[in-house]
Amino acid sequence: MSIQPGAPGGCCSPLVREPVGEADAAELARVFKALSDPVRLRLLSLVAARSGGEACVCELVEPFDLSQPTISHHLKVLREAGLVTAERRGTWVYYRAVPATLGRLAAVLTPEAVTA
Amino acid sequence: MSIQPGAPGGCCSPLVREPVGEADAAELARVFKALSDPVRLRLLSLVAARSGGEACVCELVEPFDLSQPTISHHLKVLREAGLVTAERRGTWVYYRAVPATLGRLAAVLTPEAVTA
DNA sequence: GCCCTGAATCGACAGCTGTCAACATAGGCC
DNA sequence: GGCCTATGTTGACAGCTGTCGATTCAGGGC
Repeated sequence: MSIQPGAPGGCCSPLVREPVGEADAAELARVFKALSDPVRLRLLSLVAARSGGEACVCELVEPFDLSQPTISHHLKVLREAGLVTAERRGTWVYYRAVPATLGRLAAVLTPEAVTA
Repeated sequence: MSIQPGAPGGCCSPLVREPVGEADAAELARVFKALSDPVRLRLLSLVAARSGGEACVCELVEPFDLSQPTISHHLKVLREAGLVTAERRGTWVYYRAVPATLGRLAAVLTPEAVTA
C-alpha cells in the first residue's frame, strides 16, 4: 500500500517530471484500475460527496440497477485499492473515502509542478 | 472526448464535491482504464518526462521487454483516451502527452476544493 | 434460542484485455 | 522502381473482470 499517506518515497512526484519506476507504476496502476469502472467511480463519488462523508451500503445499492453482491464486490475493489474504508456500526456498514489516496493520485497526474 | 480542454461543462468538478453523473463517470472511467496498466503508465511518463516533451516509438520500445506491436497497441489506447498525441515526422512517429487531459483528471481527484 | 435484515462470499459464465507472431503500410534512400 | 527500416494492424489465445443467483455470515429484536 505504498500509495497511502505513510509512504515518503518518491512514489508520487508528477508523472511528467521523471519516468515512473516499474514498482511505482505497478502500484499506481492498481489504484487506477479501481477507478476504471463507471460504477466504482460513482460509488466513490457518492460516498465522498455525501454530507458527513460516509454512506451505508444500503444507500449505495439503490442508485444502481445492479444486485447487492455486485455493489459489494465493487466496494471491495475500492477498499483494496485504499480509496475507501469500511466501518461496521451495528447492522450497517459505513464507507468513507480516503482523501490522502485521492490526493496522491491528483499529485501524480498534475501536469506541471504545482506541488513544488 | 468530453474530457478534453474544450468541454466547459461540470464534468470536472471534484469527485468529492458532488456525485458524478452516469455519463461523466463512463467518460472518466475510459481514461482511467487507459492508466490502469503499468506499461501504459510508464509509457506516458517516459513521453511526458522527456526533455522536449516528446519521444519516438523506437525510444519507447527499448525500455520494455515487450514486442513492438504490443507497445504500439498500448500507445493506441493512450491516444484514444486523449492522453497522448502522435505526429509523424519522416520515418518516425513522435508522441507527446496532453497536459490538459492530465489536468482534468487531477482536478477530478482533488480531495478538497483547491480548484475554487 | 429463533428469525429477520443487511452485507459479504462463492461458483459460474460471458465479455474484455494484454500479449505475441505474422502481415501490412509508410517513408526514405539507392 | 525496389529495398530497407519504422510503425501500425490483424488474428488468435490465455487470463482477468463484471455480473448474477445462491449461500453464508453478522447483529438486533422477539
